[in-house]
Amino acid sequence: MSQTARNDQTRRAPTMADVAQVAGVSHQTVSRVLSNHPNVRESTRAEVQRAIEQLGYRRNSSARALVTRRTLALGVVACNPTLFGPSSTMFGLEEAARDEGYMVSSVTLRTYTAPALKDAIDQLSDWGVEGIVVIVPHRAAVGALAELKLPFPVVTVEGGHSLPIAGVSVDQELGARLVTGHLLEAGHRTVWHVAGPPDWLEAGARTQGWRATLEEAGAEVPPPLAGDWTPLSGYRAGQELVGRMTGVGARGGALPVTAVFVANDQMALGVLRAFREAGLSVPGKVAIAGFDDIPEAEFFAPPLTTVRQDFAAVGQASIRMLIDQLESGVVRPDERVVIEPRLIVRGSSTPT
Amino acid sequence: MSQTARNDQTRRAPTMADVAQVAGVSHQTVSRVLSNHPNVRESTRAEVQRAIEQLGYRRNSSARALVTRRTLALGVVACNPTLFGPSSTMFGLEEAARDEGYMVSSVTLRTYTAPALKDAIDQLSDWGVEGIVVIVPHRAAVGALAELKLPFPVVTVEGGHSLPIAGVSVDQELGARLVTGHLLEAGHRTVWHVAGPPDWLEAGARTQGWRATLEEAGAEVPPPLAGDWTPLSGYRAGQELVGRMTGVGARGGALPVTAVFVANDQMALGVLRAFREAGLSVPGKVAIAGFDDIPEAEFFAPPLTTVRQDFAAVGQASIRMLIDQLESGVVRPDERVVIEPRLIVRGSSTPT
DNA sequence: CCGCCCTCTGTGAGCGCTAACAATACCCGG
DNA sequence: CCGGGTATTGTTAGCGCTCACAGAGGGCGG
Repeated sequence: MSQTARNDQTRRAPTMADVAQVAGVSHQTVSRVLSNHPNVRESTRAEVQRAIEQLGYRRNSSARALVTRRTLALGVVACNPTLFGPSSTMFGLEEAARDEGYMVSSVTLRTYTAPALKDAIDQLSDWGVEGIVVIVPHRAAVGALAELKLPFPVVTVEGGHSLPIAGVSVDQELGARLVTGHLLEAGHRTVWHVAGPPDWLEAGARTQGWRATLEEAGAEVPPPLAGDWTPLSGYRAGQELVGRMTGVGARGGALPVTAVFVANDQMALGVLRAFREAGLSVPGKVAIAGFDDIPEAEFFAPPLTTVRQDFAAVGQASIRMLIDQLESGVVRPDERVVIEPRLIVRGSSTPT
Repeated sequence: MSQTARNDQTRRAPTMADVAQVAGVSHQTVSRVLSNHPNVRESTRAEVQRAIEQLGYRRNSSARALVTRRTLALGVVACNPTLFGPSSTMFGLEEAARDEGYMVSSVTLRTYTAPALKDAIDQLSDWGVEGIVVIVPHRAAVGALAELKLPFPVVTVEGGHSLPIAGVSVDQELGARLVTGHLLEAGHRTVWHVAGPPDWLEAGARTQGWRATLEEAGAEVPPPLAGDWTPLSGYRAGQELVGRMTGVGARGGALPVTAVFVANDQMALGVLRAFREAGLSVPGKVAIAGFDDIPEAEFFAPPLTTVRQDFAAVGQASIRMLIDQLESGVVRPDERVVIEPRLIVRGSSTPT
């Protein structure tokens, strides 16, 4: 314990040189042991290991990063992480990164403006990340991102396919087609739609898929209502729909409301409540379907038909893509991974 | 653009020396400008700024960290972040840290074992974090944490108050007392309880508050059921309770099931479904209350009485505590911040 | 008009580590 | 018993930055 007689300065973390001294070797040998270099005699290796443990030595990551020019750090820019989708994605992403030996640090955006995004990215890059994943499915933000010309690889999640940035996404349009088709097949003359905020790419794609399906089936396309992903906004939209069903005479055309595709499960919950309060049974009077398959959806009243997205897979795919670009040194702005969603049919859309 | 004639080696990020050369000053002056040192002539400062912009220079954080011995990095160890509470906490925490100029990187645990926790912390500290926040409200994990004797400050979130580690938490017991009291006041002879996993500290505290309230009121204490936080487990517990209400003759004592306090909102959703399926109206036949106040709770059928926790405040408080210890250099293992929860009464517990 | 202080700028060292090379020891066939 | 490899270890030179100190001007009181 009284290893180094002269080492009683202010307690400072032990350095490689300290370990070397204790083990009776050079600092370079310690380095070799640490990085598992083959050409180290077994006995020496053991000696060094012992010294490391005795001193509680830990390699200084800053010094290492300085000379190797690798920080092994990745950044994630995310929007409101209390939403189920983004937070699940981040979970999968973080796990995948850790498995590959990278650390990830995240910045969450308060607002979805271009300057906020730029700030976030600046912070991340000031901090030395080698690449970033941007989970900001927001039209303006993605546009701003494309113009930034960053000096490191970027991968977007749900960033749309129009811009030349590598990206991973779930096929939102397909998901919307699946639900809408399902509703149509159940015999509904048309399907109403409560959309997400228009500046969200996912919302746009879902609306798009819904509309296309109706048109292809020759069904009339009712005007979509809009929400902001929250249950409350869904509730309001639901009340609006209730008004169209029970109001004195249909306003405008007499397109019946018998099926509603809601752009996410949280809003669907609000819609459900609005119908319940109006005494309109689901699925008796109206069939409802959502999107996302949050863990609660199965237990709604009634259980919600919805579209399941594999968020963890999205996270993993994005990290893999990022690391791949990083380690190959090749930036592939056209790379795309599209993950297929799956229709989950439950009681809210089936007469049973 | 053809600034440095000889600088056409492999494109490498510009260094402070490059900036200095372009601005016609020494690298030290550049450093001074960057760190806002007062003693720099205004014209010089402008010159340097221009050079910085022209070159797109960014200070190398590793080099800086190496010499200053400050990484300005904080770590967070979290459990399953798809749960509403933890992810909201992380959100608040990350924001607070960023405001203070720190970056945070997180590691999520797959399992709640002591080795997993140790691994996570090792990774974080290998990466040079200056302190960590541990959001692992798990009995075993917190115990393991206490024994680790880490060389940097640690703050726990919901880690209980028995161990000498600084911590922030919501007064879970108070929350449980509030709901249970509310139910008792509504005239119920007793209140049943669907608890969380027994090894979660929060679950224990909630059960504790529930039991104490019943005992103090002289009410009989029914055996608590247990769930695992998921809606499904709540559903199962709900079925069990339904069995006790409608079963042929009460098994054991005939303690009536007229009120249930469920340890979180997700499980309460499951319980709600079980009663609904059994044709038992809520709150007509049974009053139900949850805990957390997730955004969906207000839109359940019926809207759920619950206890609101200010997760963002928890995150902020924990970061403030951590940074405080960091910058003062004083570790305060006895420091505690307790945040009061609030009862939110909704339709699931009021006869209206 | 000199010396002192204050403002501004430059020089040198070194943070803890890895990479490249140099050095040493050891083994083998001839 | 010697030359040339191979395994193992040491030496040196930075990575890009900040800190401590040294130097160079300029203003001003005496």
